[in-house]
Amino acid sequence: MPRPRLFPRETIIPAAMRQFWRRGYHATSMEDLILATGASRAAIYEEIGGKRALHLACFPAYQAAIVSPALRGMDAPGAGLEAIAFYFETQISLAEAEGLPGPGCLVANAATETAPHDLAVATCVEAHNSCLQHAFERALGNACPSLGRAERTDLAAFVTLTAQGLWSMSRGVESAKPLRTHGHILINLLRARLSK
Amino acid sequence: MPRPRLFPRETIIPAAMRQFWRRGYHATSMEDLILATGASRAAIYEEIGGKRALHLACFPAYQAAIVSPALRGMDAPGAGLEAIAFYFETQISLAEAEGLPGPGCLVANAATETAPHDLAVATCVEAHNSCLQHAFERALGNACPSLGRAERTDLAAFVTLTAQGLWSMSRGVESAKPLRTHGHILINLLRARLSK
DNA sequence: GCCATAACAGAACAAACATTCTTTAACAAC
DNA sequence: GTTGTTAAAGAATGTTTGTTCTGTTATGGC
Repeated sequence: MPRPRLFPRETIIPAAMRQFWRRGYHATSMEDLILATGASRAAIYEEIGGKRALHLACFPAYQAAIVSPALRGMDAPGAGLEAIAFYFETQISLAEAEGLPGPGCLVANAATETAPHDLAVATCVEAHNSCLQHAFERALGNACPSLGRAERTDLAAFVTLTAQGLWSMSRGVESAKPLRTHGHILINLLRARLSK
Repeated sequence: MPRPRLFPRETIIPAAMRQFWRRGYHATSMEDLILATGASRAAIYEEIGGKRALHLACFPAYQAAIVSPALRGMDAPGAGLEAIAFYFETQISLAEAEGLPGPGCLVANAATETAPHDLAVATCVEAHNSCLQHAFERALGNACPSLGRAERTDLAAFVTLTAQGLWSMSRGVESAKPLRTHGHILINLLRARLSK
């Protein structure tokens, strides 16, 4: 009868995700991951596989734990520009509560570091950006039903890009004020555009 | 009489910059740098110092070779929104000519990878962002002299953020089209804002 | 309590790594 | 051609690294 696992994926992956999120992939050693997760190297290898497998396992975990809750406000019927503004304010407040500089966005970080050289990571980044973009697209559509579909898609991609830029910036600022300023500017620019 | 150097800084640094720009710091080994520069490890250590010193030397080189020329269009008297548009279009065309996906922006990449954990890198990032922001600020001021100083500063910071997001995106796209689309959207949003 | 089985701890391994060191080479003055 | 000097090549060094391996432990059925 086998011994029940002390370190199931549900324990290892969240801890590893926080480590990769803050330090990135190449600057994180297996030793760092062992310390962060509390599991031994054999436990990690047995349950997940190697370092790269563990890194790749963090993306769905990030989607479930961070991204989906973040976008929930945009699921409501009729959610519009206020929902986008709420998304930004909520995420900025969470970052502020957690302490700035923060880790930014796991996916945005990976987009810069590993995605250009790892197709599996690039696929995760692509899926994540699509997910964000679709959420913003729905909200923009609600906010301005007369907006052309092509322009709505482009604006949504732009909002996604700006969000990613914001989270990257949050890795280097000690105050939430510039983050909020940028969030407000984006919303104001969108509002001006949609009210034409 | 000492032997003249075969590998002066002016030879080593540009080649190393391209390597760090594409692969980042931690994913680049000294062996990679030796191959990229053509210099031996002793030549690199003698002329520059170690890996970190070489990385840090790349930022001023990047400013001189890439950033200053990019911003030159905004130095002209009265340069306004068209100069900002020109900046984006020129940089996108260069990236396209070089082949996409591209390396993005060395500083934006470093902002994500090494700046959060290396004060010297963070200082370089901060200086770079200030430089961009001041250029955009001047252009926005020219475009709309009645714009409040605080709002001008905030919009300029927003343009800087969006530019960084764009270069990060360019690391993962194979076509310049979405880059151009984003550039156009930004300019249009700014134009709409400034014409109020 | 014994057993078979899988989980876990951490040592071992081979390779990769940044940096230092030793030897060789290039140079101009003489 | 010799000399003194520094530059360069690449081997050597000690450390770090990701992964594998061996021994120990925990487990439930019997």
